[in-house]
Amino acid sequence: MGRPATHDVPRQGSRSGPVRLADVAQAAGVSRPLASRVLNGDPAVRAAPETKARVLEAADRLGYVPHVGARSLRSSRTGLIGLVVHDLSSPIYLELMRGARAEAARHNYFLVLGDVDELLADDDAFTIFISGRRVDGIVVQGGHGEFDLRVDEIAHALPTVVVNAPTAESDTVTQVFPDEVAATRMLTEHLLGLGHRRFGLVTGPRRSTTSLLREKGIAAALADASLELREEDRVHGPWTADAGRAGLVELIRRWDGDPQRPTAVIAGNTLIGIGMLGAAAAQGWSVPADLSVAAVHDTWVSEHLVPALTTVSLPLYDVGVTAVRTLLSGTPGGTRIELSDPPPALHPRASTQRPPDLGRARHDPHPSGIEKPAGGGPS
Amino acid sequence: MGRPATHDVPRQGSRSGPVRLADVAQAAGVSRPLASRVLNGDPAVRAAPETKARVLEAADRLGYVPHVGARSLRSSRTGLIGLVVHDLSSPIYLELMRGARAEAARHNYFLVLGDVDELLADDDAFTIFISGRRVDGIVVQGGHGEFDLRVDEIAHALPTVVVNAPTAESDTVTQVFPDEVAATRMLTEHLLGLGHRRFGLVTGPRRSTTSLLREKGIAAALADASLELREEDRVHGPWTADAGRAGLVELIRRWDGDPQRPTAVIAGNTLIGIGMLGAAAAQGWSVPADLSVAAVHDTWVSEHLVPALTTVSLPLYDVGVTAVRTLLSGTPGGTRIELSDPPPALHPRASTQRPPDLGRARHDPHPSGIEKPAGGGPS
DNA sequence: CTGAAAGCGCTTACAG
DNA sequence: CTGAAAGCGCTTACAG
Repeated sequence: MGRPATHDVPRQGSRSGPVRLADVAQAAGVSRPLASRVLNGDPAVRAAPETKARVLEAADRLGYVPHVGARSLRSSRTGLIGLVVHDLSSPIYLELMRGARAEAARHNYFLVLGDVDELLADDDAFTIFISGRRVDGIVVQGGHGEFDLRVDEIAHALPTVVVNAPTAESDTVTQVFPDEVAATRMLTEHLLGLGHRRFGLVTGPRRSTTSLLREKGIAAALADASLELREEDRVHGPWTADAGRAGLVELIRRWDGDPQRPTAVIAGNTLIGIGMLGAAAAQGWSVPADLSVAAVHDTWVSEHLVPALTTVSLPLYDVGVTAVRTLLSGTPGGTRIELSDPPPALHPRASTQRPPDLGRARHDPHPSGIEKPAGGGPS
Repeated sequence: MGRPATHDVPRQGSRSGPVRLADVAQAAGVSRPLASRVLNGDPAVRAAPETKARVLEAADRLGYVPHVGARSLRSSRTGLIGLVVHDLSSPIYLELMRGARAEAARHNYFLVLGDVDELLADDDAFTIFISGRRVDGIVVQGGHGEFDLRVDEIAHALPTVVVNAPTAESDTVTQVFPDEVAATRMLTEHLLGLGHRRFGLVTGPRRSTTSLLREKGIAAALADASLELREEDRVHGPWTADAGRAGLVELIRRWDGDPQRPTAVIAGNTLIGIGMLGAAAAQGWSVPADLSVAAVHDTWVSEHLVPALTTVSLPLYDVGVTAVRTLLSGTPGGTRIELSDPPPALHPRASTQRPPDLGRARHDPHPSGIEKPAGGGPS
């Protein structure tokens, strides 16, 4: 407002268009290289303080902003980091993205978004993204089987960090991931502490590294109590709410008439957990009275669900931060960083409580799949 | 794998480092400009088809990828669009982001992420983002009061499109937003059709344009039925689940003992709706038996809530698509595009049904804030 | 330490 | 239509 409706920046002398370094140098009465060095804070500069001040003042007054393209052409530094994501709708990955973005900003870097599926489908996009010297490095969300296979290829062209899902060892790829084992161990110990002795699990694909680590944490906690997770109490599938719903329905079917049926079910992630809460309600099971439910990952929605969902949070924001920091610090490839600080944090909520007394009353949920209305409720 | 562990690309002749246009031209036996023109599909090129093919083949074989910095220096086109977002955790904005990203990709553009709060807090970041010729244009999520004030400033420097929240008319800014009025009208008509006659509303800030438009849609539908939304049945606040929770608690307090109390409450967005479902449960109100709840925006979580949440979806993905398309088409500033196609879509789910018969039974919810367990449920 | 010169890789007026 | 030349704006060896 109050400024002329033009895309040009206020200018000096007769030349129109954006202010260049040369304009600043001229205005400050110094050479172009010196202006560049002062502006970039080169510690080797010995110019008088007032000269430096004059350069800074001129740049400020003229509204000088370096042309990032020219800079990157000369110095082959773009100030951009590529972030390759799977699924922009998942609240889980978003935390990671937020952390990466914030840390990038701290270093005056910006993030360029890439989508796994699209990069896989469009070879040109893939190439331009990776090799167009468009970005100085890449952060990839691991755990996408097909894309993981190409990460090594990317890492040969650019510094690359895979976050969140450990993959095969590699000489070129750096990996940053949270302590998955500690997380599910913590969740399982919470349930053990409440008195549960038999557990169900609905989680991601059987071959997923993340699934394996999470099952490992559960197994470790159970082993300490001389218990184990039976094969028939596990369901593997996609990391989605729909899969969570289907998974619990399947488990309930398997448990039919079993007086020793599990009293607590762990969800491999929050989406699965949300689906399980829906399935429980649809099947006429009350959570937590009939069944405790707990999930990996704490998201904004966890505490607002009915019942509020017990979760364990992994430091995803910090994983994002660490990934970018590692990338920019020039850490050599092949490093594997398991983030143990901050540790996973338990968020006990209404969806978990002590187990029901299955011995006393026979277990027989409503046969109908519809939850009965609460009898008119507050009327 | 199988490739040498080096950041260099396979090369031609003695020169190391990435393949340049000159390398391609040489390999194809043409001049640099001609190679450039062929590669960029310049229709004016009259070279023999086999010459063109030789250039393309050479580029492909050598793995040529243009240096985007050099290109942008010369042609002042960066191939990047800035996307300025408020809140990376909101599932609502994500749809918009997904659409913008997909459309950008279709034009071989990538998205650079900016964060409203950070750009406001860090003047340098703001300047570099806006004026570093880092991006060719900017898409801004409107509705952030403080940032909206600076949009005009941005639009003077770069083509700018504001999405999702109409702001003041402007000569420079282009706006793209969905038909908010039609959406809440549709939602309200759904509730009217079920038999509801008095309504509550928990929505965003009173001065928010989006709030105003959504209230306008409700008012329009009610006016058709010779009804109106009373002032005392509205609560304004942030667009968050916490605010939804607090809002419904407040409404329930106001309705205490009112035999004519509203039987349906509209949530200004899904986050608010989620908070309301939680509040209803905590207050011992059954949704939909005691109260119907419906919300604006359909997200992945809507159908998985308990009860599943009735919503109206706005074409946010398409808003993102249109924003980018408008930006790249060079549409002059000042254009306002209200997206009426696709129209809002109603998703009727379990959270809405016919109103309870308030006349018959006196309304008196459980005094305790705790929902009673379902009496042992399936035991 | 500083300045004059070179050059990053590309595209686009400009001649031919 | 095509090629030789220029030049986008910056930073960095290289002399001094």
